[in-house]
Amino acid sequence: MVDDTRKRLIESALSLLREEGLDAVTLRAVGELAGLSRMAPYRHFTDKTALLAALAARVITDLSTHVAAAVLRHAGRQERLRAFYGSYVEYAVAHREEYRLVFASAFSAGDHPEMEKALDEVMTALSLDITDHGPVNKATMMALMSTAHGLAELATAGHLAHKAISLEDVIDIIIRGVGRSGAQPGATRR
Amino acid sequence: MVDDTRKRLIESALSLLREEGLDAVTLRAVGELAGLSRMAPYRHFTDKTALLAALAARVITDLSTHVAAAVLRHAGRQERLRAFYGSYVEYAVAHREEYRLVFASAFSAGDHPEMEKALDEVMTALSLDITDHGPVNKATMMALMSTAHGLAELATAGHLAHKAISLEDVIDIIIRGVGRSGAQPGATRR
DNA sequence: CATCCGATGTTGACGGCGTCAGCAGGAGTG
DNA sequence: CACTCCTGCTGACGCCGTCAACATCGGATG
Repeated sequence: MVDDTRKRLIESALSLLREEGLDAVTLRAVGELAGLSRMAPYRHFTDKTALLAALAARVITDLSTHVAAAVLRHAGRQERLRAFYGSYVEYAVAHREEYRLVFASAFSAGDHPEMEKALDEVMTALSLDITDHGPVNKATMMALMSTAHGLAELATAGHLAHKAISLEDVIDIIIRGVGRSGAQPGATRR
Repeated sequence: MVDDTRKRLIESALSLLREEGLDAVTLRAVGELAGLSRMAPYRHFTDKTALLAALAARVITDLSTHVAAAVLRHAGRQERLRAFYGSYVEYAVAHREEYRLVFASAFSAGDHPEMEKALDEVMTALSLDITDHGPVNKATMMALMSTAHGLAELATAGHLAHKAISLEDVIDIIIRGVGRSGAQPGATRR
């Protein structure tokens, strides 16, 4: 393979991230876990941030795969939206460290095209899945991404569990619209 | 004042954060900017994370003040919601580094009660402001916070400006509900 | 008043990090 | 064979968070 070592480095970084957290993802550790020396990563990434961006791109496609599968298991816009939010948050909570990495380094960096590209692909792919009637418009897509992301952060931080708030209720409110005065969660379900 | 030095340290950290970014906020620099030695912060904070949590709490109350003022300048639920989102994002974009700090270190830590307390106060205060009819329920409050946060992150990352998407459109979509099929942003405004 | 003590502040040292330099081998090309 | 990239290595530097040990000083206590 052309970039075999590069991929191995990313996998090493990912496993460090999963098993020991973001702080454990040090260039030296990544290099050595991949069976090389420290400094080896510099032959494949200009920077530590470049490695993290590549890692983030990987995680983004993972997340996207997970969410797309969940969405396509349902029919109808409302059900697909629920599946979108639910599976998105589910992934974020299950892969806390990875998710945090993505939207810490990754969200912020407009200077890492690899990741930018991954994000764009995810968004258009998801928007195609959610409706069968062609892609939603860009502003709606942004609304979807931002609300899902905000929800995921709240959930991974434990702010929902901590206050005994039902994720499904919050999702319903978001789908039905925060502005609906007197919106009563749970009125349409369970 | 009882904890004069402590406050001075937080202010030093804040000005470093604003002027040179998060990476410049090092304990050593904070101490020396406050006119003390490195290590001085350790007499007032157990940890670097403790200092950051205190700093985050400060920023949170700042943000809350800004948003509350904007919200109270309007009447009616829809207008107040728009003001809420708009001013929230405005603050986040204008104080990028601070906002990022808050919701990187701060959102994640359930172990820093000072910050947790600040967050709770903000949420209840804002929920009181948004409706005159008493506080909104907890799930709705969470929906508000999470969507505002997600929107703020998207905006600070430049994903809106980069794609020439109108913030107001996205806000409208969120308020009216992402699930409204065929929702056409801009239909109700401009 | 003399003494003690806790709070505050200081310098020294350590290990770990990202990264810059410089060097070594090995594959492909003339 | 000589040359040149590409990949990899070790050494060194400066910065960081933090642990220890020591200094100062103001107030409580006898």
